[in-house]
Amino acid sequence: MSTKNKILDAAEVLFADKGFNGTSLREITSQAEVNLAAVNYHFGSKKELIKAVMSRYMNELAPRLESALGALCTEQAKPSLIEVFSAFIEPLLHLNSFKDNGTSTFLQLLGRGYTDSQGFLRWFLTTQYPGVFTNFTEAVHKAYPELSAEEMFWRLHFTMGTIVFTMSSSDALIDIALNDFDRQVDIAGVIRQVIPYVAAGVAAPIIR
Amino acid sequence: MSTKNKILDAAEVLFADKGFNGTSLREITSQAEVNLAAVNYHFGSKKELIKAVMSRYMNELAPRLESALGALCTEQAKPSLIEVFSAFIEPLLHLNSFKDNGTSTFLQLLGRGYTDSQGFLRWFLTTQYPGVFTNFTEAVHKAYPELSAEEMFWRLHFTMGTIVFTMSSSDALIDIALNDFDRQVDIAGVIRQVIPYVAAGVAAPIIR
DNA sequence: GGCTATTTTAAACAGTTGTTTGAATTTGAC
DNA sequence: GTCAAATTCAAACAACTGTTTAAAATAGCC
Repeated sequence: MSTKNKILDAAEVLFADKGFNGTSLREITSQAEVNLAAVNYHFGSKKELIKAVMSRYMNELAPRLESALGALCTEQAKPSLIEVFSAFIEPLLHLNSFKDNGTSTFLQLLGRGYTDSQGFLRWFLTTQYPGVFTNFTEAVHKAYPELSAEEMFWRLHFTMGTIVFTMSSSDALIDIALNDFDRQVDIAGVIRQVIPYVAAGVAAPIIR
Repeated sequence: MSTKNKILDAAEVLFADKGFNGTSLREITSQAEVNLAAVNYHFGSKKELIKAVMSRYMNELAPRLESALGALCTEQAKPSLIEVFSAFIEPLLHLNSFKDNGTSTFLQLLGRGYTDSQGFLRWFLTTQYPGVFTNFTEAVHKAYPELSAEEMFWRLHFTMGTIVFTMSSSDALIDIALNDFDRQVDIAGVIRQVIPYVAAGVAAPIIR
């Protein structure tokens, strides 16, 4: 295992758990069992390391997501919102075979990035992976054409918030569900629960 | 203006903007134009200062929220979910007369607290202000009795996520809405947009 | 005015942060 | 085996963190 990958593997877990600001390079390098200076040697800076951690997941996720959403749009003239959001399931769960707990880790990282570092990650994702966003908005538009661009903008950000926030605290929530309801849920279970919710939210009647 | 309040006023703005970990005591005290040691003298520690910032808002919000939700439950045998969530509007917007930008600041703080500091704020709110939660779940249960306790648990957390996440990045979103749609929206406008969304999400049909 | 208690102040504390340095080591091609 | 490039390493860097200290200033009461 290369030093670079040892660092990435240790960093993503710590970042997901304690946030980007909350994780020090010394924690990362000692977890990865590499020298402290290795981060700056291989990545240049902590900020670039954060980008590298996110890119490794996005490069795995983006093409699958784009093709799943694209296929939906070509196959169906008017897909349902449930179908649109369900298109996320396979690409997201694939991250689990790409890496242990990959789905959960990635979604937690997404949540961290959106609240830490004042919108830096939002900029990074929209500029580096614009195809995902255009395919997604196109699919939603086909499913619910009455929604104006502005209303869609808000509802998609609400959706992003639901997903990202839920996942960034999914470990704690899964714990509570286990204690209060004796129910063992995993990340796939949470995704199955959240899809009807966001689909109904986006499909909500328009009040003017 | 007392030193204590000068600190609280400066702290809440900085905390909302940059998170709890991202704000140093030196930033707070220089913004408040008080001595660095004043925070430890008046509050004991940074953690206690965070609690004090949140308590000042919660003490203003909690009684209004409890009575609004309580009134809804006694007046109506089966309120609609829109009514339940609309019960939040007046108490939340009241924070604007309690303090400039109070609503937005408070919701941003809530968002920060939920992702920073690994669940400490969740514990603080549920133990210090349990009445709000019981009144809220009772109201939702009356509006949608078919929802099991477990399903309600998940959907309420999704809702919490939608609200908290949206509000914690509301400044950036309002900026984008202004640029892309030439539409001036304020925090009250965002709240009006989000209520149909979360109401529909909670009301989503149950898939078993 | 005198005296005590409260508050403010500058300075220092010990610890952590990301980053840089220059020497030591390892690697791979010839 | 030789040499140059790539990598690792321990050490130090300056800047910043929350907290503490003890002296100085202020306030309020008799």
